[in-house]
Amino acid sequence: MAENSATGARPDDFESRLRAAGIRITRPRKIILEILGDKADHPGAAEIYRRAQRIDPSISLATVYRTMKLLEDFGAVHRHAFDGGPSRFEVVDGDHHDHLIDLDTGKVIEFHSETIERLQEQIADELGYDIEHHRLELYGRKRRER
Amino acid sequence: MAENSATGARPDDFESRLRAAGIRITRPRKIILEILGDKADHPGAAEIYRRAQRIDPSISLATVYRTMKLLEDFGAVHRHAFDGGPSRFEVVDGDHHDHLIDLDTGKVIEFHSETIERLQEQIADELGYDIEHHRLELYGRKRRER
DNA sequence: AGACTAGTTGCAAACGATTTGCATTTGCAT
DNA sequence: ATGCAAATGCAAATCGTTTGCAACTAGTCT
Ligand SMILES: [Mn+2]
Ligand SMILES: [Mn+2]
Ligand SMILES: [Zn+2]
Ligand SMILES: [Zn+2]
Repeated sequence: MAENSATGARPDDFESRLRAAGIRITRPRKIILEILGDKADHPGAAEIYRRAQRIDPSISLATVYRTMKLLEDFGAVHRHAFDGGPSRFEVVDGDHHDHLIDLDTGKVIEFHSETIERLQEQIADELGYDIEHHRLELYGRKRRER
Repeated sequence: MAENSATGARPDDFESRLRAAGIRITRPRKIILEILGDKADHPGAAEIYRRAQRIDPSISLATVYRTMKLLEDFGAVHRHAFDGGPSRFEVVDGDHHDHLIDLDTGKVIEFHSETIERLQEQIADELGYDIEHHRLELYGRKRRER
């Protein structure tokens, strides 16, 4: 026992969850899951592909895309389409949060406001709607210190 | 005088504003401005192209795109990238608002919450940022009446 | 361990939205 | 009316993403 314990996050959880759902755990998928669990950033398909190739050069970009769609449909991953650039992904680990994108560096900062969430619900409600999901993205620059 | 007064909105304003900025008022641009001023919906480039062709079949899709970019840079038009679909545009006439997209019909409903806007500012401020712009999009379905 | 089969892969070609090069037109200042 | 930079239409190019297909495996059943 104790064969896999040096992994950054907990990719095992995913693998078992996927297996339980009848989804095959293949070599490419294992690698991609490991990459996604590693850093908590928001990489695009190309970046995931790059990182995956370092582990197994035979992986194809098509498989990265297919796997991301799979994980998205499975609910394990969220896809973001920030202004301009291509889709970026992140594992759905904990609670919901929204994003602030640094226009200068591209850095993505996460935040959460229960008040805003509640207001959104209220607004939708007043309009006669149930919210399925939402996007709140702030685009800004670091404040010039005085 | 009184030659152009039957136009839906006030495309004249735009034309003069553009002229003042040294931008040439060409036939395609005149037509696109007229279309944009007409309905207050959120048409995509293809839809604008379709409507424009009904007025002048010689207009090209490339020019629609070029004009939208021009107007966007000029600040006269906002580009939206709602989930999935292509970019959709709307003239910047009045005050800022956000959008609720009906997932069943694709209909776009506009709303505004001064409280949310303020909270966004506050959050960005706490993170040390100045907001340049933001996107708040609610995706939902009409509430099933009981 | 070997065989079987449906699911998965890599590759290249297809895709949809948007942009661009270029030769030809056009707006508009002179 | 003339001249020229800016704008146009067309087709080809680009970008991100998806897809068809033949070759390959994961998981299952001997
Ligand atoms: Mn995030
Ligand atoms: Mn709007
Ligand atoms: Zn939120
Ligand atoms: Zn807003």
